[in-house]
Amino acid sequence: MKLRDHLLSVVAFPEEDLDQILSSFKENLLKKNTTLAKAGVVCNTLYFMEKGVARSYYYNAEGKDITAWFFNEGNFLTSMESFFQQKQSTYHLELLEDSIIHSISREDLERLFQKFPLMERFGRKLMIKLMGDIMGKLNAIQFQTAKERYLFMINEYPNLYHRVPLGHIASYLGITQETLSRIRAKD
Amino acid sequence: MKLRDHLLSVVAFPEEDLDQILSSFKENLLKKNTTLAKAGVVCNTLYFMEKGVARSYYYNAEGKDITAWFFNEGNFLTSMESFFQQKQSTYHLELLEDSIIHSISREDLERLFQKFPLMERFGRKLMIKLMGDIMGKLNAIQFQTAKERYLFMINEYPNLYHRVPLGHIASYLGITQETLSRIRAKD
DNA sequence: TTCGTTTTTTGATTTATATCAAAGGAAACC
DNA sequence: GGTTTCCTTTGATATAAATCAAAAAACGAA
Repeated sequence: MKLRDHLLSVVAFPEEDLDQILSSFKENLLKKNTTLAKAGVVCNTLYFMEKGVARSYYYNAEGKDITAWFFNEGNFLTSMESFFQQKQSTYHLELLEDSIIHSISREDLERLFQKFPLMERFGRKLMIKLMGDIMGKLNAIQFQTAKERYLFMINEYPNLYHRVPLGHIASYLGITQETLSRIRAKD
Repeated sequence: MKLRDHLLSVVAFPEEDLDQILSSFKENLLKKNTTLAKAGVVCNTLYFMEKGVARSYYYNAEGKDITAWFFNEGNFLTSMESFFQQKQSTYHLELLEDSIIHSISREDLERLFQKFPLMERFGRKLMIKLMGDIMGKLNAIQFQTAKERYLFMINEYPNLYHRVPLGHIASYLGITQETLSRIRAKD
């Protein structure tokens, strides 16, 4: 999905505003494995994924690589708490496929908020959507068995679960690779 | 914490705006066990808790009462996905103590968004804060042991964990009452 | 104060999932 | 195209926490 369509699907921006807003974004073709944000560093860029897949991840106390989130086409991505709250990122952010990405700096975004009141509304609505996603995952993880969590993941990312390594999905769901492999075997 | 102070701590509203905004809220003294939102019904009211404690909860597939969130002094509360996305609430919302509550309808809040651009900013920032809270809980639940989750809860709600029934805390943390009781016993 | 209800604790047993270990497949790189 | 590295599967065992059961403690209302 194109950025333009995504913006319009959330707030009915007038054409003029839209053109100016879009011109604040830069388009990039980026290779698989590109890092978009690093743990320990404040992330000052917001990305929009037109095409591709990404994930955020961190290393837990035992040094294990844990996937926190997946991002697919038609969504914004960034190290959320870092970008929005201007603190050091706890996550790395990397592309899992060659991708088409649009990016904007925090300063430019802040300028858009100042200039276009409708942008504030867009920002608020975007946050509401993100919150819905997070709550969905929380509900899935808090009280469901390993199998139910996997079904949740398939439902949440129907066009993604077969494109990314099983180990990433397992850690995203809070289960081990072996357990997920056994769940898949039983179908 | 008073509503006025809370608003100012997020956005520097001019006094005039602030007076008008505050006048859109109604203050109520409500008794313990009062229900503020019901599962299956769209929640059209946003509440601010000046004093007291509340929780949201639902009944899972086995009919067990599960606490989803606690709300304490100085915070907004509502059935989040219902209020913000205008869908049927999955949660009940009830007071655990006699409380001082300020409330505003969705329509009145929408009016404030139309009238005061700074309100949009407030709304966006409030969502960012909520998102931070949710992510924090998600991290705690996804990869931590029962004991670590309990310590997280104590840290998150330092003035609350001894005021509410142990069973509510256990379900909030995704563990059983018995397990939590044993964790507490080992101190 | 007492009786009934709700909440918390304690014990014995079961279970889902983790951990440890190693082999089999698939993908990537020279 | 062959070799190295990564990814997935399979098996055996260990463990944290759930479940089942019941007693003890705390709370609330008449």
